Amino acid sequence: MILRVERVIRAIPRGKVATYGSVAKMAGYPGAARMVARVLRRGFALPWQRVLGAGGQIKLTGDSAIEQRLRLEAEGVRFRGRKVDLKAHEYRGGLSKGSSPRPTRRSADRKS
DNA sequence: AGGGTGACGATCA
DNA sequence: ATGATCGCCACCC
Repeated sequence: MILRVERVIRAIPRGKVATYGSVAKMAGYPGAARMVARVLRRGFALPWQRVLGAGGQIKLTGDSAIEQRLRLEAEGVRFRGRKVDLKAHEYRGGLSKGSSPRPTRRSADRKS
């Protein structure tokens, strides 16, 4: 259960983001977005900054929200107003949603 | 066991 | 776009 959620979160690649809802869904708990939030709060060594609210909006408040934004921008994630450009950074762990397999091989992987 | 709460989400007015 | 509601799940009194 919870471990399953953690696994999904840790699978989010750098420069990419996912929403509470999609993470829950990928973990096998569609609709249980709140559980994801709980995991993020207690879990350790999790890329918490890569998890956003629906629509790519930061759900944290106050100080943490700022930090999250900075950390994401530092990873190359761009914001459009108060939301992240999901179109460009949403992580779909193998899920085929409403987008076409567009292998935009901008630069597949960097080794370092 | 029972009720309230929260880094949520989709809907509706 | 904003605010209210209801559904969902694990936790903490």
